[in-house]
Amino acid sequence: MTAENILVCVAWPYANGDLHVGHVAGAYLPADIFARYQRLKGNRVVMVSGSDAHGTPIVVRADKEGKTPREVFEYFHSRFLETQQLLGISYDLFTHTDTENHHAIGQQMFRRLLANEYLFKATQKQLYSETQGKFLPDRLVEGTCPICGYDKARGDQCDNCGNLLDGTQLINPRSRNNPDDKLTVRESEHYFFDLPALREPVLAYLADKDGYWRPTVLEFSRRYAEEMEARAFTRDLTWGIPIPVQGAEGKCIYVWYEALLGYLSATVEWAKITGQPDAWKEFWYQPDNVRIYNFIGKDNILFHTVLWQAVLIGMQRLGEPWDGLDDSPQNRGPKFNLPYDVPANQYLNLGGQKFSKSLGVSLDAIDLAQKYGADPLRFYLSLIMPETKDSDWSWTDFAQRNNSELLAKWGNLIQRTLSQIWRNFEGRIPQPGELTGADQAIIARAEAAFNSVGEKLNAVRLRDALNEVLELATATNQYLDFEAPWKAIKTDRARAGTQLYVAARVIDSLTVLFAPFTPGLSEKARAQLGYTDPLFGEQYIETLQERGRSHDVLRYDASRAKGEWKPSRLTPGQPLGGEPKGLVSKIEVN
RNA sequence: GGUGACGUAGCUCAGUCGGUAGAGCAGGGGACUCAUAAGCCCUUGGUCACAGGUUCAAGUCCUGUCGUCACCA
Repeated sequence: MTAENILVCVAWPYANGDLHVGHVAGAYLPADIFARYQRLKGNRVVMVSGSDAHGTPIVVRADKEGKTPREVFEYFHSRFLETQQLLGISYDLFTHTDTENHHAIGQQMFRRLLANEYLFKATQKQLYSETQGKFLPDRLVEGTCPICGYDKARGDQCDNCGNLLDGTQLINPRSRNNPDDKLTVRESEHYFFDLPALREPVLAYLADKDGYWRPTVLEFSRRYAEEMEARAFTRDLTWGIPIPVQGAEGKCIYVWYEALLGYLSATVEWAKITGQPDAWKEFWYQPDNVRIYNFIGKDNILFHTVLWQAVLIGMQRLGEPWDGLDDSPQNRGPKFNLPYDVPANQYLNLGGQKFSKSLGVSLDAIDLAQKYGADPLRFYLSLIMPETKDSDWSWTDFAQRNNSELLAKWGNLIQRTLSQIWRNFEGRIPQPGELTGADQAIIARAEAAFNSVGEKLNAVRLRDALNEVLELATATNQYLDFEAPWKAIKTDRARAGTQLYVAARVIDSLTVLFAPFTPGLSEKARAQLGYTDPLFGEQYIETLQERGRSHDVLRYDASRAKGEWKPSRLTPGQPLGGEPKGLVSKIEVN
C-alpha cells in the first residue's frame, strides 16, 4: 500500500480572544485526532493552520486598548500557540497571516484573479467620517434600525430584531467610538469577486460529493452556489494585505479570502522551513494520491465549500506563471487540488447557550487543560463532539465520563492487569501457554478493531470510532472477570500467566486505538508496558525569521515517533516500565 | 425577512430503503475481590417538541405551530 498525502487544514482562529472548548471540540481536536490517525497509519500528513491576524475587530480592540493591531494579535497568537501545544494539537505548522510569505501569496492571489477577469470594479455606498477622513466599517456605526426602530442598531446587524443591515440603511447613523463625528454617505470603489462566473465549476465540484460529505454541509453548499452573486473582495481598511493596484491606498483584501488562502500559504511556508521548498506542490498540484481536508465549525461552511473553491478555480485558469511560486513548464496553468472533504462540526454549547465572552458564557481551553490535563479534556470533548448537531458541555457529565469511563473502564484495566503481572511475574510480560478459544477471541477482536475503528476514523466519524474502542475495553474487562487470573494464580500459575499475557496484549493494542484521542495517556500506558519509543513526535514553538520581521510558530517533530496502526505483537519477557501506577486522576466537581 | 438544519430516556447521543424505540453514563438490585470501592452480571426509565395529514403501518414521508441554531448586504 502506497502512502497517501493527507493535508489537514484547520480553521484559522481569529486573534482577538482566547480559544474556548467550543473551538476545540468543533475544529482543532477533530483535526488532530484525524491527523494522528493518518500518521499512525503511515500516511504523509501535513497539518496546517494559523492565527487570523487582520480585520476590523482587531483594529477596534486595538483602538480601545490604545495598542497597535499587531500588538493585539501577537498577544493572542502566542496564547494560541501555548494553548494548542498544551492540548496536543499537533500542527506541522501553526503560523499566522501577518507573515511576509502570506502577504506575498495574498497579493499574487489578487493579481491572478484580476488577470483572469474574475475581479471587477464597482462602487459601493458607505458611511464616511468627515472628521476622521476615512470610511467607517459597518460594525463601528450605530443608529436607528429601519426595520424595528431599535435606536442602538449596529451598522452590520440589529441586536434587537436580528436583521442584517447595511450601514447606509440606518436612520441617524453615528460613529460608535466618536459620537461627534460628522458622517456622510460616500461612494467607495471596490473590487468584486465574480462568483456567478464560477458557478458552473463549483457546482460540478459539489456534484460528486454525495455519500461521504455530511448531508447538511452538502445541501447547504449547493443551495448557496446555485444562487450566489458577486461579493466584495476588498475593504476600506489599513490593517490587512494591501491590494497590489496603483492608486488603491487604504484598501485591503477582504480578510475572509486571505484567511482561506492561509491553507495554501502555510503549506508553502511549511515546505520552505522543512528544507524542501517544492514539497507543497505534492499536496496542491498533484491530483493523485492526495486528500485535502478542512476542519471547521458550521459558521464557516460556505467559505470552505464554495468560496474557497471559487478562489482556487479562479486562480488556476491562466497558463501564465504564478509569479515565483510556480513557473516550471510542466506546471503551466496548474490546477489546484480542491478539498476532498469538509467535515464541518456543529456547535458545542454551554448549558444550552452558545459561547459568548461578553455574556460570560465561556470555558477557556487553556484553563481547563492546565487544571485537568489534556487527555481528560480531549476524551470528554471527543464523546460529545458535535458531529451531527449542537451538543452541550456539562460539568457533572465531564467528571462522570472521566471517572467512570476513562479512569474506571480504561485506566483501571491497565492498572489491574499490570499490577498482577508486576506482583506475580517479576514485572515481566509472562510467557503464554497454549491459547484457549476465549484467549483467541479477545485477541482477534482487538485485531479486527484496527480495521473497523480505522474505517470510522478515516471517514471522520470520530465519536463512533471512540465508542467502538471503549467497547473493546469493556470486552477486555469482561474477559478478565471471566478468566479471573487472581484465582488461577493460586492453582495454575502458567494459566494465569497466559491470561495476563492475553490481557496485556489487548491493552497494548488499545493504547494505539486510543492514541488519536488521548495521546498522552497512551504514551504513558505504552511506557508502563515497557516500550521505550514514543508513539508520536514532539511539538515545539519556534521563532522564524523573515527579511523584515520574525514570527513564532508551533511545529511538530516526528523523527522519534514509532507508533503504527497495527495490532500488538507484545513480546513475552519484556520488562514493565516500573511499578504500575494509576494513570488517570479522578475529577471532582460540585 | 430569506435559505438550510435541529427538537428521541435524568444526561450525552444512535436510529440506515417507513413495520408499534436503542447504546453509554447516571439511578436500583446481585455475585466477586486482581484493581484508583474500580471491574462484572441483572435491572427501572421514553404519548420519539406539539397538532393535523398520507399509509395496512410514521421517530422515520407531507403540512402547520412552538422552540433552538447557522448562514445570507
